[in-house]
Amino acid sequence: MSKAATVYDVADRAGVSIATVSRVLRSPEAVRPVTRERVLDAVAALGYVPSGSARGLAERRTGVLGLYFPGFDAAEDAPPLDVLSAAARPPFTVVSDEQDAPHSSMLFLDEVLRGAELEAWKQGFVLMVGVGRDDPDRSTVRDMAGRVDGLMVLARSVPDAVLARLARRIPVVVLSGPPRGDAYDHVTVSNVEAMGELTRHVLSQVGEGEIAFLAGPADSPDAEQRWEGVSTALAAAGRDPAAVRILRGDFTRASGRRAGERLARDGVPAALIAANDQMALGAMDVFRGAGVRVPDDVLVTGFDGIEAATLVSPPLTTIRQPMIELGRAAVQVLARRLEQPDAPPLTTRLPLQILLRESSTRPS
Amino acid sequence: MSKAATVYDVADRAGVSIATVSRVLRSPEAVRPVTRERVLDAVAALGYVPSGSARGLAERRTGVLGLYFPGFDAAEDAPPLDVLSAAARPPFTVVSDEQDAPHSSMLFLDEVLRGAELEAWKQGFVLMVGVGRDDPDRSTVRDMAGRVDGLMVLARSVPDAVLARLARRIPVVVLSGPPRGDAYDHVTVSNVEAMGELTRHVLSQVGEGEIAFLAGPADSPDAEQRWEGVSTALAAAGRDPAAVRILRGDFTRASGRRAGERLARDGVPAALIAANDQMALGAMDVFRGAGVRVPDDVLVTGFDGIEAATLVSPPLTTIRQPMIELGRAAVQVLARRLEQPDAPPLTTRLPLQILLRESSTRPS
DNA sequence: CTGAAAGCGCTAACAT
DNA sequence: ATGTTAGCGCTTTCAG
Repeated sequence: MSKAATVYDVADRAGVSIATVSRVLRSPEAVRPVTRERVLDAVAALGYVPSGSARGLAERRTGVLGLYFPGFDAAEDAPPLDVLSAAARPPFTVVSDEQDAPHSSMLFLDEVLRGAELEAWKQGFVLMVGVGRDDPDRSTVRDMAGRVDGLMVLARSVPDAVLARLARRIPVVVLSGPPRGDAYDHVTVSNVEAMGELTRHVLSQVGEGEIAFLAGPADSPDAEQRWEGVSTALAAAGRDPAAVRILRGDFTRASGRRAGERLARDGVPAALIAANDQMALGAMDVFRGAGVRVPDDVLVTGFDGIEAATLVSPPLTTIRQPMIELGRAAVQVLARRLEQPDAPPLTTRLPLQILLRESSTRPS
Repeated sequence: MSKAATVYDVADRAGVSIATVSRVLRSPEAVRPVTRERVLDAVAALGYVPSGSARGLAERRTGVLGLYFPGFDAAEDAPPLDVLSAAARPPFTVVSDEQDAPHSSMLFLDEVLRGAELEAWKQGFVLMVGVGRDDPDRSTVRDMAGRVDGLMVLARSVPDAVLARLARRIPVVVLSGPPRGDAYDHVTVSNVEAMGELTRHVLSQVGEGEIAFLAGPADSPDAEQRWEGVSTALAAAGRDPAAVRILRGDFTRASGRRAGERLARDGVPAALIAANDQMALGAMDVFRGAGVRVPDDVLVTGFDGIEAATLVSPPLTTIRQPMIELGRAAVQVLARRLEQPDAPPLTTRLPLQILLRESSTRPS
């Protein structure tokens, strides 16, 4: 690791010019086999690895795609954690009374990332990831923008003004939010339609019974669309959406519990449609404790398709986001855009999977 | 997005030299306020974002850290997925008989990544991620090596020879594997000690009862260390480790089920210590079906601390990897190495959390 | 406090 | 088939 070898070093050692070294690396067939071997030997001997910066500068493209997520993570204010301090740490600690598990349960990032990385690889790119923080001076997303050929951002994770500015430099695709008539490419899912279908399913189960809605935060476009799906289906079935009992949550399990408590106290509806799985699970926690039976006394549905939804009893009916596909699609769209910078903006809508499980099926 | 503005454009517009533009961006206080304003105005007007490649080349550092994971993902052979094809896709599909859920359950990546990203940001870096694939020609990790200042790799995800070569160019830290006397920095966890402690706990519960071990794949150093923890504790308690009933699994839930079936058939031990949570859960699935009660008939423990372990009933005793901290620690170690290239190699050992839950507590 | 100029390591014409 | 050379966009002495 002394000081990294460069093309010049390799060229010297192989007794050729730097152009030849470059050729061996980029179009080997354009170089006579003997020369090629000599160069490759030198490369191996020196442990030469080309500088991405120099390549990027010369080629005017980096070969890197950026994926940017908002930082809905409490880890922000994590303690400084000084691992280098020599303070003796015990090899383990025993915990018998746990707090709320620190699981971020944001599988979202995990899966989208895997999809994006896979597809990026297939297309010959590598992936850079950033998580949003609001530091006035140092914006991660801007940091990234200068180093990548294209950027994928989760909807609403970047202020419009900033996004507009970055888009002047590199193509941007927006993930998973409603297209807002902007000039970006979008990859999104059919929230409204799928939630409508799920609502029709629930209606088919409860007949005239009451349907309550456990809503997400008011400022979430996702939450909004999910309600739109429900209300549209309700209206189509001749019900008045305005008459629906709506409990406002914030997508957390705790808020689901609070909603569950209110329902258990005020009287449970025939069905509870929640805007996400976590809240649905929270409500089910409470129901279980209060002796309210699911699905006998109340049907429950969620949204997202998190793993926990399959593990509770009864298993939770939900709508699964095709997260891996979202990531892959975003990369494909970005790659296309890189090739055709002037094609009209494209919105790709991925289908959702409605997973019908016990929690939403009236026992016969 | 016409063509990205450069320092020259900004300089022209502001009526200064490119050196001044550069200064405004890097050490604003070195520039007279009026000039600075003029430059910043130009920057804003042009939507200027500095090129990471050019910076990297000039500064001889990229400001990027790489995180590399092995690709134990079935997603590799995922279908081509052509999102751009205009084929009409339905907005949703209804699924009532699910296959095995496609959850990658690799929370590992997720959390380590979050930790690494957080710390990278704190230290002024951005993060690049790569997932290993074995393509003879195009190695992701080498792709990354040329673009980052330092590399974090998961133990055994990169062949020794390759790693050695990359390490000649940039510092490397190895995550979560046993240090092997190499020259890299390591960040790892106290597998052996924690598993030993857990074993002692189990011993305290079962007295003279039989303890069986549900092992992981033979080629996993983690699996190996976990067994080492168990066998050492057993030996210390006067038992012969060689006499332990060992069932070999491969870390999957399915393999846990198979082991559970074998045990249910041949007779269950007083306690089953599994090398990871998934297998423990698989065994518990079977036990439940077979009428074998946990913890009444058999105690069960896992390893990893995945979320599902808290959701089953009874909740599964397990050992939680400090994954976020692993990521953070890796970045810290890397940052230190960047500052002190010649410091001796460092191995940091992070403590584990033993989570005692119902599955391992003899009912009184 | 500001400008001129020399690289940083590589690619891609253009020559030979 | 190989070498020469002119950038790519930025940072950073070194002068002024």
